[in-house]
Amino acid sequence: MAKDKKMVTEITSMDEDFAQWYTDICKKAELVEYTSVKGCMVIRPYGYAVWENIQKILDGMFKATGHENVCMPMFIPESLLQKEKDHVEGFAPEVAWVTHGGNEKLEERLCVRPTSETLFCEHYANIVHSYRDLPKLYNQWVSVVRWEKTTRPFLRSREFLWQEGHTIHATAEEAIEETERMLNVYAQFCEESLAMPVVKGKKTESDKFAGAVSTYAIEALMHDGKALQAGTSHYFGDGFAKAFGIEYTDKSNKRVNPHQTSWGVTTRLIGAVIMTHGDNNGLVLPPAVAPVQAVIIPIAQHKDGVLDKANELKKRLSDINIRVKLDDSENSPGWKFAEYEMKGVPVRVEIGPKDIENGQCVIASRWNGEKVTVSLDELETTVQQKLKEAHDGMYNKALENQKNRTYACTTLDEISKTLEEKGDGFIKAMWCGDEACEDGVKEKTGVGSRCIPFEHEQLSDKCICCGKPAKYMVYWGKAY
RNA sequence: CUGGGUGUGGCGCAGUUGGUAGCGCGCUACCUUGGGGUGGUAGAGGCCGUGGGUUCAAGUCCCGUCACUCAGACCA
Repeated sequence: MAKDKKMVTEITSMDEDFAQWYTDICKKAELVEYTSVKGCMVIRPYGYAVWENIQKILDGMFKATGHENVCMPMFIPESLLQKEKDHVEGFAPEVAWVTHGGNEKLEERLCVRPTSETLFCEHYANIVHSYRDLPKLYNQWVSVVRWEKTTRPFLRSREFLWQEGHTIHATAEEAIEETERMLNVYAQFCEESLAMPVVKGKKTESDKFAGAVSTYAIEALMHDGKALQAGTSHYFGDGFAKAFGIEYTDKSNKRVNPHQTSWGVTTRLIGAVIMTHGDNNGLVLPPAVAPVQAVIIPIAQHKDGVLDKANELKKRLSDINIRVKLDDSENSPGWKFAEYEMKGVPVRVEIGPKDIENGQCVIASRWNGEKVTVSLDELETTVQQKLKEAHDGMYNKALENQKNRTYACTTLDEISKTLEEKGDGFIKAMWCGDEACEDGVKEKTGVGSRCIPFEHEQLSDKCICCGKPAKYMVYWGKAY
Protein backbone atom coordinates (compact mmCIF):
# COMPACT_ATOMS: atom_id res chain seq x y z
CA MET A 1 0.00 0.00 0.00
CA ALA A 2 1.37 3.36 -0.99
CA LYS A 3 2.10 5.55 1.97
CA ASP A 4 0.63 8.74 0.59
CA LYS A 5 -2.37 7.24 -1.08
CA LYS A 6 -5.52 9.05 -0.16
CA MET A 7 -8.17 6.67 1.01
CA VAL A 8 -10.54 8.92 2.84
CA THR A 9 -12.44 11.03 0.35
CA GLU A 10 -14.40 12.97 2.97
CA ILE A 11 -11.36 15.08 3.74
CA THR A 12 -10.09 17.82 1.44
CA SER A 13 -6.39 17.39 0.63
CA MET A 14 -4.21 19.73 2.60
CA ASP A 15 -2.20 20.73 -0.46
CA GLU A 16 -5.42 21.74 -2.15
CA ASP A 17 -6.79 23.89 0.65
CA PHE A 18 -5.18 23.73 4.06
CA ALA A 19 -7.87 25.74 5.83
CA GLN A 20 -10.60 23.54 4.42
CA TRP A 21 -8.61 20.43 5.29
CA TYR A 22 -8.44 21.62 8.90
CA THR A 23 -12.15 22.36 9.08
CA ASP A 24 -12.98 19.02 7.46
CA ILE A 25 -11.02 17.15 10.11
CA CYS A 26 -12.64 19.05 12.94
CA LYS A 27 -16.07 18.14 11.64
CA LYS A 28 -15.60 14.75 10.03
CA ALA A 29 -13.58 13.31 12.89
CA GLU A 30 -16.46 14.44 15.11
CA LEU A 31 -14.35 16.71 17.24
CA VAL A 32 -16.59 19.77 17.12
CA GLU A 33 -19.91 21.07 15.93
CA TYR A 34 -20.84 24.70 15.45
CA THR A 35 -23.58 26.44 17.39
CA SER A 36 -25.66 29.49 16.58
CA VAL A 37 -23.26 31.79 18.43
CA LYS A 38 -20.23 32.83 16.44
CA GLY A 39 -17.02 31.36 17.76
CA CYS A 40 -18.73 29.12 20.27
CA MET A 41 -18.50 25.42 19.52
CA VAL A 42 -19.67 22.15 20.90
CA ILE A 43 -16.73 19.95 21.73
CA ARG A 44 -18.13 16.53 20.91
CA PRO A 45 -17.39 13.37 22.90
CA TYR A 46 -14.47 12.32 20.72
CA GLY A 47 -12.89 15.77 20.85
CA TYR A 48 -13.61 16.14 24.53
CA ALA A 49 -12.03 12.76 25.24
CA VAL A 50 -8.79 14.10 23.73
CA TRP A 51 -9.04 17.09 26.03
CA GLU A 52 -9.72 14.84 29.00
CA ASN A 53 -6.56 12.90 28.26
CA ILE A 54 -4.57 16.11 27.95
CA GLN A 55 -6.05 17.25 31.25
CA LYS A 56 -5.31 14.00 33.01
CA ILE A 57 -1.65 13.99 32.05
CA LEU A 58 -1.02 17.67 32.63
CA ASP A 59 -2.90 17.71 35.89
CA GLY A 60 -0.67 14.90 37.08
CA MET A 61 2.37 16.93 36.14
CA PHE A 62 1.02 19.96 37.98
CA LYS A 63 0.35 17.94 41.09
CA ALA A 64 3.80 16.41 40.89
CA THR A 65 5.26 19.91 40.95
CA GLY A 66 3.28 20.83 44.04
CA HIS A 67 0.23 22.58 42.64
CA GLU A 68 -3.33 22.52 43.94
CA ASN A 69 -6.51 23.02 41.97
CA VAL A 70 -9.00 25.72 42.86
CA CYS A 71 -11.97 27.31 41.14
CA MET A 72 -12.56 31.03 40.81
CA PRO A 73 -15.86 32.62 39.84
CA MET A 74 -16.44 33.52 36.21
CA PHE A 75 -17.47 37.13 36.83
CA ILE A 76 -15.12 40.02 37.47
CA PRO A 77 -16.50 43.37 38.58
CA GLU A 78 -15.33 46.18 36.34
CA SER A 79 -13.60 47.97 39.19
CA LEU A 80 -11.52 44.91 39.97
CA LEU A 81 -10.48 44.45 36.36
CA GLN A 82 -9.42 48.11 36.27
CA LYS A 83 -6.85 47.79 39.01
CA GLU A 84 -3.83 46.95 36.92
CA LYS A 85 -3.48 49.44 34.09
CA ASP A 86 -1.63 47.40 31.45
CA HIS A 87 -3.74 44.36 32.16
CA VAL A 88 -7.05 46.09 31.60
CA GLU A 89 -5.77 47.84 28.49
CA GLY A 90 -4.72 44.53 27.05
CA PHE A 91 -7.98 42.73 27.68
CA ALA A 92 -10.66 45.42 27.58
CA PRO A 93 -11.15 45.25 23.79
CA GLU A 94 -12.19 41.64 23.96
CA VAL A 95 -14.19 41.13 27.11
CA ALA A 96 -17.87 40.26 27.25
CA TRP A 97 -19.94 42.16 29.80
CA VAL A 98 -22.89 41.19 31.93
CA THR A 99 -25.05 44.23 32.51
CA HIS A 100 -28.29 42.80 33.85
CA GLY A 101 -29.38 40.36 36.49
CA GLY A 102 -32.83 39.22 35.45
CA ASN A 103 -34.61 42.41 34.49
CA GLU A 104 -32.62 44.69 36.69
CA LYS A 105 -29.64 46.60 35.57
CA LEU A 106 -26.57 45.88 37.67
CA GLU A 107 -25.05 48.71 39.62
CA GLU A 108 -21.66 47.66 38.36
CA ARG A 109 -21.26 45.63 35.22
CA LEU A 110 -19.44 42.32 35.42
CA CYS A 111 -16.94 41.07 32.94
CA VAL A 112 -16.92 37.40 31.98
CA ARG A 113 -13.37 36.34 32.81
CA PRO A 114 -10.97 36.53 29.87
CA THR A 115 -8.30 35.33 32.33
CA SER A 116 -8.32 35.31 36.11
CA GLU A 117 -5.30 37.26 37.35
CA THR A 118 -7.51 39.86 38.99
CA LEU A 119 -9.57 37.26 40.84
CA PHE A 120 -6.52 35.43 42.09
CA CYS A 121 -4.99 38.72 43.18
CA GLU A 122 -8.08 39.73 45.12
CA HIS A 123 -8.04 36.33 46.78
CA TYR A 124 -4.32 36.38 47.54
CA ALA A 125 -4.69 39.80 49.14
CA ASN A 126 -7.11 38.15 51.54
CA ILE A 127 -5.20 35.04 52.42
CA VAL A 128 -1.52 35.99 52.24
CA HIS A 129 -0.30 37.75 55.37
CA SER A 130 2.95 36.14 56.37
CA TYR A 131 5.96 34.63 54.66
CA ARG A 132 4.65 31.42 56.20
CA ASP A 133 1.66 31.65 53.85
CA LEU A 134 3.91 31.46 50.82
CA PRO A 135 4.14 30.14 48.24
CA LYS A 136 0.63 29.42 47.00
CA LEU A 137 0.73 27.20 43.94
CA TYR A 138 -2.75 27.24 42.44
CA ASN A 139 -4.23 26.09 39.19
CA GLN A 140 -7.72 25.96 37.77
CA TRP A 141 -9.39 24.13 34.86
CA VAL A 142 -12.11 26.39 33.56
CA SER A 143 -13.34 28.15 30.46
CA VAL A 144 -12.72 31.80 29.62
CA VAL A 145 -14.29 34.17 27.14
CA ARG A 146 -12.59 36.51 24.72
CA TRP A 147 -14.71 38.25 22.11
CA GLU A 148 -12.54 37.44 19.12
CA LYS A 149 -13.28 38.85 15.70
CA THR A 150 -11.93 36.00 13.63
CA THR A 151 -12.72 32.57 15.03
CA ARG A 152 -11.67 29.04 14.16
CA PRO A 153 -12.40 25.76 15.91
CA PHE A 154 -9.83 25.12 18.66
CA LEU A 155 -7.41 27.74 17.37
CA ARG A 156 -9.39 30.80 18.27
CA SER A 157 -12.85 30.53 19.75
CA ARG A 158 -14.73 33.03 21.86
CA GLU A 159 -15.11 30.65 24.73
CA PHE A 160 -12.40 28.11 25.28
CA LEU A 161 -11.31 25.60 27.86
CA TRP A 162 -7.95 25.97 29.50
CA GLN A 163 -6.00 25.68 32.65
CA GLU A 164 -4.53 28.73 34.27
CA GLY A 165 -1.88 28.37 36.92
CA HIS A 166 -1.45 31.29 39.30
CA THR A 167 1.30 31.24 41.85
CA ILE A 168 2.57 33.67 44.41
CA HIS A 169 6.02 33.59 45.96
CA ALA A 170 8.10 35.35 48.55
CA THR A 171 10.94 36.18 46.21
CA ALA A 172 11.46 37.14 42.61
CA GLU A 173 13.94 34.30 42.20
CA GLU A 174 11.40 31.74 43.28
CA ALA A 175 8.77 33.17 40.95
CA ILE A 176 11.16 33.25 38.01
CA GLU A 177 12.11 29.67 38.73
CA GLU A 178 8.43 28.73 38.74
CA THR A 179 7.85 30.50 35.43
CA GLU A 180 10.65 28.51 33.84
CA ARG A 181 9.63 25.26 35.50
CA MET A 182 6.15 25.42 34.08
CA LEU A 183 7.34 26.35 30.62
CA ASN A 184 9.48 23.23 30.78
CA VAL A 185 6.53 21.17 31.95
CA TYR A 186 4.60 22.33 28.89
CA ALA A 187 7.46 21.59 26.53
CA GLN A 188 7.92 18.18 28.06
CA PHE A 189 4.22 17.45 27.77
CA CYS A 190 4.16 18.49 24.13
CA GLU A 191 7.07 16.25 23.31
CA GLU A 192 6.23 13.24 25.44
CA SER A 193 2.46 13.19 25.12
CA LEU A 194 1.63 15.08 21.95
CA ALA A 195 4.75 14.03 19.99
CA MET A 196 5.07 17.68 19.08
CA PRO A 197 8.44 19.44 19.10
CA VAL A 198 8.37 23.02 20.34
CA VAL A 199 10.73 25.97 20.51
CA LYS A 200 11.05 27.45 23.98
CA GLY A 201 11.72 31.12 24.24
CA LYS A 202 10.92 34.55 25.52
CA LYS A 203 8.42 36.90 23.97
CA THR A 204 9.50 40.36 22.88
CA GLU A 205 8.30 43.39 24.85
CA SER A 206 5.54 44.18 22.40
CA ASP A 207 4.29 40.62 22.47
CA LYS A 208 4.23 39.91 26.16
CA PHE A 209 1.18 39.37 28.35
CA ALA A 210 -0.68 42.46 29.53
CA GLY A 211 0.77 43.30 32.93
CA ALA A 212 3.68 40.84 32.85
CA VAL A 213 7.35 41.60 33.41
CA SER A 214 8.24 38.84 31.00
CA THR A 215 6.39 36.24 28.98
CA TYR A 216 7.76 32.90 27.87
CA ALA A 217 6.18 30.68 25.29
CA ILE A 218 6.47 27.41 23.47
CA GLU A 219 6.05 27.77 19.74
CA ALA A 220 5.21 24.90 17.42
CA LEU A 221 5.40 24.78 13.66
CA MET A 222 2.35 23.53 11.83
CA HIS A 223 2.25 21.51 8.63
CA ASP A 224 1.62 24.57 6.50
CA GLY A 225 4.63 26.39 7.92
CA LYS A 226 2.69 28.68 10.21
CA ALA A 227 3.63 29.05 13.85
CA LEU A 228 1.28 28.32 16.72
CA GLN A 229 1.80 29.46 20.28
CA ALA A 230 1.08 26.31 22.21
CA GLY A 231 1.51 27.54 25.76
CA THR A 232 2.69 30.50 27.80
CA SER A 233 4.25 31.16 31.16
CA HIS A 234 4.45 34.66 32.63
CA TYR A 235 6.56 36.26 35.30
CA PHE A 236 4.74 39.18 36.92
CA GLY A 237 7.30 40.51 39.35
CA ASP A 238 5.43 42.39 42.08
CA GLY A 239 3.43 44.59 39.72
CA PHE A 240 0.10 42.88 40.27
CA ALA A 241 0.79 42.58 43.99
CA LYS A 242 1.31 46.32 44.22
CA ALA A 243 -1.75 47.11 42.16
CA PHE A 244 -3.93 44.81 44.25
CA GLY A 245 -2.38 45.57 47.60
CA ILE A 246 -1.03 42.09 48.28
CA GLU A 247 1.49 42.35 51.12
CA TYR A 248 3.00 40.02 53.64
CA THR A 249 5.27 40.31 56.63
CA ASP A 250 8.67 38.82 55.94
CA LYS A 251 11.08 37.18 58.36
CA SER A 252 12.54 40.52 59.38
CA ASN A 253 9.08 41.87 60.16
CA LYS A 254 8.90 44.12 57.10
CA ARG A 255 5.80 44.54 54.95
CA VAL A 256 6.68 43.56 51.39
CA ASN A 257 5.01 42.61 48.12
CA PRO A 258 5.19 39.03 46.93
CA HIS A 259 6.02 37.96 43.36
CA GLN A 260 3.66 36.18 41.02
CA THR A 261 3.43 34.01 37.93
CA SER A 262 0.73 32.66 35.69
CA TRP A 263 0.79 30.04 32.95
CA GLY A 264 -1.70 28.36 30.70
CA VAL A 265 -2.49 26.02 27.88
CA THR A 266 -5.82 25.70 26.12
CA THR A 267 -7.90 23.49 23.86
CA ARG A 268 -5.82 25.10 21.14
CA LEU A 269 -3.46 22.20 21.79
CA ILE A 270 -5.99 20.02 20.00
CA GLY A 271 -5.70 22.29 16.98
CA ALA A 272 -1.94 22.00 17.25
CA VAL A 273 -2.17 18.21 17.23
CA ILE A 274 -4.42 18.27 14.17
CA MET A 275 -2.08 20.54 12.22
CA THR A 276 1.13 18.89 13.36
CA HIS A 277 0.28 15.26 12.69
CA GLY A 278 -2.80 15.19 10.47
CA ASP A 279 -2.60 14.00 6.87
CA ASN A 280 -4.82 13.74 3.84
CA ASN A 281 -6.72 10.83 5.31
CA GLY A 282 -7.61 12.82 8.38
CA LEU A 283 -6.54 13.06 11.96
CA VAL A 284 -3.47 11.27 13.32
CA LEU A 285 -3.54 11.16 17.09
CA PRO A 286 -0.55 10.71 19.38
CA PRO A 287 -1.13 7.47 21.33
CA ALA A 288 -0.86 9.17 24.71
CA VAL A 289 -3.97 11.29 24.17
CA ALA A 290 -5.91 9.20 21.65
CA PRO A 291 -9.36 8.33 23.08
CA VAL A 292 -9.08 4.99 21.29
CA GLN A 293 -5.56 3.66 20.94
CA ALA A 294 -6.43 0.48 19.10
CA VAL A 295 -9.54 -0.40 17.15
CA ILE A 296 -10.41 -3.97 16.33
CA ILE A 297 -12.10 -4.59 12.99
CA PRO A 298 -13.59 -8.05 12.59
CA ILE A 299 -13.63 -9.40 9.04
CA ALA A 300 -16.62 -11.52 7.99
CA GLN A 301 -17.93 -10.99 11.47
CA HIS A 302 -21.07 -13.08 10.91
CA LYS A 303 -18.98 -16.22 10.55
CA ASP A 304 -18.66 -18.50 13.50
CA GLY A 305 -16.12 -17.53 16.06
CA VAL A 306 -14.98 -14.24 14.55
CA LEU A 307 -16.73 -11.95 16.99
CA ASP A 308 -15.82 -14.18 19.90
CA LYS A 309 -12.20 -14.00 18.90
CA ALA A 310 -12.42 -10.25 18.38
CA ASN A 311 -13.89 -9.83 21.84
CA GLU A 312 -11.13 -11.97 23.25
CA LEU A 313 -8.51 -9.72 21.63
CA LYS A 314 -10.31 -6.70 23.00
CA LYS A 315 -10.18 -8.08 26.49
CA ARG A 316 -6.51 -8.94 26.20
CA LEU A 317 -5.63 -5.40 25.11
CA SER A 318 -7.90 -3.85 27.67
CA ASP A 319 -6.21 -5.95 30.36
CA ILE A 320 -2.89 -4.30 29.60
CA ASN A 321 -4.55 -0.86 29.84
CA ILE A 322 -4.78 -0.07 26.18
CA ARG A 323 -7.81 2.01 25.28
CA VAL A 324 -9.42 -0.38 22.82
CA LYS A 325 -12.62 -0.40 20.82
CA LEU A 326 -14.19 -3.23 18.90
CA ASP A 327 -16.36 -2.08 16.01
CA ASP A 328 -18.90 -4.81 15.43
CA SER A 329 -21.33 -2.54 13.61
CA GLU A 330 -22.86 -3.66 10.31
CA ASN A 331 -20.63 -1.41 8.24
CA SER A 332 -18.24 -3.07 5.83
CA PRO A 333 -14.61 -3.52 6.86
CA GLY A 334 -13.51 -0.98 4.26
CA TRP A 335 -15.87 1.60 5.65
CA LYS A 336 -14.49 1.01 9.12
CA PHE A 337 -10.90 1.32 7.93
CA ALA A 338 -11.65 4.72 6.48
CA GLU A 339 -13.66 5.83 9.50
CA TYR A 340 -10.94 5.16 12.05
CA GLU A 341 -8.26 6.55 9.83
CA MET A 342 -10.24 9.75 9.64
CA LYS A 343 -10.47 9.73 13.41
CA GLY A 344 -6.76 9.15 13.80
CA VAL A 345 -6.84 5.94 15.83
CA PRO A 346 -3.14 4.97 16.12
CA VAL A 347 -3.45 1.22 15.67
CA ARG A 348 -5.92 -1.02 13.86
CA VAL A 349 -6.21 -4.72 14.47
CA GLU A 350 -7.87 -6.82 11.77
CA ILE A 351 -9.09 -10.29 12.63
CA GLY A 352 -10.89 -12.66 10.25
CA PRO A 353 -11.51 -16.37 9.70
CA LYS A 354 -8.24 -16.82 7.81
CA ASP A 355 -6.33 -15.18 10.63
CA ILE A 356 -8.02 -17.29 13.23
CA GLU A 357 -7.18 -20.41 11.29
CA ASN A 358 -3.54 -19.36 11.17
CA GLY A 359 -3.43 -18.03 14.70
CA GLN A 360 -2.60 -14.52 13.56
CA CYS A 361 -3.98 -11.02 13.04
CA VAL A 362 -3.14 -7.97 10.97
CA ILE A 363 -1.94 -4.83 12.70
CA ALA A 364 -1.90 -1.51 10.85
CA SER A 365 -0.32 1.73 12.03
CA ARG A 366 -2.11 4.95 11.30
CA TRP A 367 0.87 7.30 11.23
CA ASN A 368 2.78 5.55 8.44
CA GLY A 369 0.18 3.23 6.96
CA GLU A 370 2.28 0.17 7.64
CA LYS A 371 0.58 -3.23 7.95
CA VAL A 372 2.05 -6.32 9.56
CA THR A 373 0.76 -9.82 10.15
CA VAL A 374 1.61 -11.16 13.57
CA SER A 375 0.98 -14.27 15.58
CA LEU A 376 -1.82 -13.87 18.11
CA ASP A 377 0.68 -14.76 20.83
CA GLU A 378 2.39 -11.50 20.09
CA LEU A 379 -0.73 -9.33 20.14
CA GLU A 380 0.01 -7.42 23.33
CA THR A 381 3.69 -6.87 22.68
CA THR A 382 3.15 -5.85 19.08
CA VAL A 383 0.37 -3.38 19.82
CA GLN A 384 2.43 -1.84 22.59
CA GLN A 385 5.43 -1.68 20.31
CA LYS A 386 3.38 -0.11 17.50
CA LEU A 387 2.04 2.55 19.85
CA LYS A 388 5.55 3.35 20.97
CA GLU A 389 6.75 3.43 17.37
CA ALA A 390 3.87 5.71 16.46
CA HIS A 391 4.81 8.21 19.13
CA ASP A 392 8.49 8.21 18.23
CA GLY A 393 7.83 8.21 14.52
CA MET A 394 5.36 11.05 14.76
CA TYR A 395 7.71 13.09 16.90
CA ASN A 396 10.65 12.58 14.57
CA LYS A 397 8.57 13.34 11.51
CA ALA A 398 7.31 16.56 13.08
CA LEU A 399 10.79 17.50 14.23
CA GLU A 400 12.15 16.90 10.77
CA ASN A 401 9.41 19.05 9.29
CA GLN A 402 10.25 21.79 11.76
CA LYS A 403 13.95 21.61 10.95
CA ASN A 404 13.37 21.54 7.22
CA ARG A 405 11.20 24.58 7.49
CA THR A 406 13.48 26.65 9.68
CA TYR A 407 15.67 29.07 7.74
CA ALA A 408 18.47 31.33 8.91
CA CYS A 409 18.49 34.70 7.19
CA THR A 410 20.74 37.72 7.39
CA THR A 411 18.89 40.23 5.23
CA LEU A 412 15.27 41.23 4.81
CA ASP A 413 15.45 40.38 1.13
CA GLU A 414 16.65 36.95 2.02
CA ILE A 415 13.60 36.49 4.26
CA SER A 416 11.20 37.53 1.52
CA LYS A 417 12.95 35.36 -1.01
CA THR A 418 12.99 32.35 1.31
CA LEU A 419 9.29 32.67 2.08
CA GLU A 420 8.50 32.99 -1.57
CA GLU A 421 10.61 30.07 -2.70
CA LYS A 422 10.16 27.66 0.17
CA GLY A 423 6.86 28.70 1.68
CA ASP A 424 6.11 29.65 5.26
CA GLY A 425 8.22 28.49 8.15
CA PHE A 426 10.38 29.68 11.01
CA ILE A 427 12.89 32.36 10.07
CA LYS A 428 15.90 32.77 12.32
CA ALA A 429 17.35 36.27 12.21
CA MET A 430 19.21 38.75 14.41
CA TRP A 431 17.51 41.72 16.04
CA CYS A 432 18.71 44.82 17.87
CA GLY A 433 15.86 44.83 20.34
CA ASP A 434 14.22 47.96 18.99
CA GLU A 435 10.45 47.74 18.53
CA ALA A 436 10.65 49.80 15.35
CA CYS A 437 12.79 47.11 13.77
CA GLU A 438 10.43 44.38 14.94
CA ASP A 439 7.59 46.23 13.22
CA GLY A 440 9.82 46.88 10.23
CA VAL A 441 10.46 43.19 9.69
CA LYS A 442 6.76 42.46 9.86
CA GLU A 443 5.92 45.24 7.47
CA LYS A 444 8.54 44.35 4.88
CA THR A 445 8.40 40.57 5.00
CA GLY A 446 5.09 39.66 6.62
CA VAL A 447 6.59 37.62 9.45
CA GLY A 448 6.27 38.64 13.08
CA SER A 449 8.50 37.80 16.00
CA ARG A 450 7.55 34.52 17.60
CA CYS A 451 10.11 34.31 20.37
CA ILE A 452 13.70 34.76 21.41
CA PRO A 453 14.74 31.13 21.82
CA PHE A 454 16.68 29.94 24.85
CA GLU A 455 19.12 28.32 22.47
CA HIS A 456 20.97 31.29 21.08
CA GLU A 457 22.83 31.21 17.78
CA GLN A 458 25.00 34.12 16.65
CA LEU A 459 23.98 34.27 13.00
CA SER A 460 25.50 37.69 12.51
CA ASP A 461 26.42 40.73 14.58
CA LYS A 462 23.98 43.10 12.96
CA CYS A 463 20.24 43.63 13.30
CA ILE A 464 18.54 42.37 10.18
CA CYS A 465 16.49 45.53 9.92
CA CYS A 466 18.62 48.52 10.95
CA GLY A 467 22.11 47.06 10.81
CA LYS A 468 23.00 48.21 14.31
CA PRO A 469 24.55 45.73 16.74
CA ALA A 470 22.23 42.78 17.31
CA LYS A 471 21.22 41.74 20.79
CA TYR A 472 19.03 38.74 20.10
CA MET A 473 18.44 35.90 17.72
CA VAL A 474 14.72 35.76 17.06
CA TYR A 475 12.40 33.19 15.55
CA TRP A 476 10.03 34.92 13.16
CA GLY A 477 7.01 33.51 11.42
CA LYS A 478 3.42 33.85 10.36
CA ALA A 479 1.19 32.92 13.21
CA TYR A 480 -2.23 31.48 13.85
C1' C B 1 -13.37 45.46 11.79
C1' U B 2 -12.59 45.73 5.95
C1' G B 3 -13.23 43.11 1.36
C1' G B 4 -14.84 38.41 -1.33
C1' G B 5 -17.74 33.76 -1.17
C1' U B 6 -21.72 30.68 0.98
C1' G B 7 -26.52 29.45 3.70
C1' U B 8 -32.18 24.64 0.14
C1' G B 9 -33.95 17.06 3.90
C1' G B 10 -28.70 14.60 8.63
C1' C B 11 -24.35 15.52 4.78
C1' G B 12 -22.90 17.20 -0.27
C1' C B 13 -25.25 19.70 -4.14
C1' A B 14 -29.01 21.23 -8.43
C1' G B 15 -33.10 24.51 -8.96
C1' U B 16 -33.59 28.22 -16.14
C1' U B 17 -37.15 34.49 -17.99
C1' G B 18 -40.29 34.61 -10.43
C1' G B 19 -45.40 29.88 -10.97
C1' U B 20 -45.11 26.55 -4.85
C1' A B 21 -38.67 21.92 -4.60
C1' G B 22 -35.08 17.68 -7.13
C1' C B 23 -30.60 14.43 -7.13
C1' G B 24 -26.51 11.58 -4.74
C1' C B 25 -24.98 9.89 -0.05
C1' G B 26 -26.87 8.86 4.62
C1' C B 27 -31.32 7.13 7.41
C1' U B 28 -35.50 3.01 8.26
C1' A B 29 -37.14 -2.19 6.89
C1' C B 30 -35.92 -6.74 4.50
C1' C B 31 -32.27 -9.43 1.75
C1' U B 32 -26.97 -9.46 0.52
C1' U B 33 -21.93 -8.58 2.10
C1' G B 34 -14.21 -11.92 3.31
C1' G B 35 -9.66 -8.05 3.99
C1' G B 36 -10.09 -0.32 1.55
C1' G B 37 -16.23 3.45 2.25
C1' U B 38 -20.56 -4.24 -0.47
C1' G B 39 -24.92 -4.88 -3.80
C1' G B 40 -30.36 -4.87 -4.24
C1' U B 41 -35.71 -3.81 -3.25
C1' A B 42 -39.11 -0.76 -0.69
C1' G B 43 -39.87 3.55 2.41
C1' A B 44 -39.49 8.01 5.49
C1' G B 45 -37.58 12.82 5.53
C1' G B 46 -36.98 19.67 3.53
C1' C B 47 -41.13 25.36 2.87
C1' C B 48 -35.49 26.90 1.16
C1' G B 49 -30.60 30.64 7.82
C1' U B 50 -33.69 34.65 9.70
C1' G B 51 -36.80 39.41 9.58
C1' G B 52 -39.03 42.70 6.33
C1' G B 53 -40.28 44.45 1.25
C1' U B 54 -41.76 44.22 -4.20
C1' U B 55 -45.50 40.94 -6.74
C1' C B 56 -51.64 37.92 -8.39
C1' A B 57 -47.32 34.74 -7.31
C1' A B 58 -40.52 34.67 -4.25
C1' G B 59 -35.70 29.30 -3.02
C1' U B 60 -35.27 32.78 -7.24
C1' C B 61 -35.70 40.14 -7.18
C1' C B 62 -34.63 44.28 -3.20
C1' C B 63 -33.21 45.80 1.97
C1' G B 64 -31.79 44.39 6.91
C1' U B 65 -29.81 40.71 10.12
C1' C B 66 -27.31 36.17 11.87
C1' A B 67 -23.94 32.23 11.04
C1' C B 68 -20.13 29.74 8.24
C1' U B 69 -15.87 30.47 5.13
C1' C B 70 -11.48 32.81 2.52
C1' A B 71 -7.92 37.05 2.43
C1' G B 72 -6.29 40.95 5.40
C1' A B 73 -6.18 44.09 9.78
C1' C B 74 -6.50 43.33 15.00
C1' C B 75 -5.66 40.24 19.05
C1' A B 76 -3.10 35.95 22.55
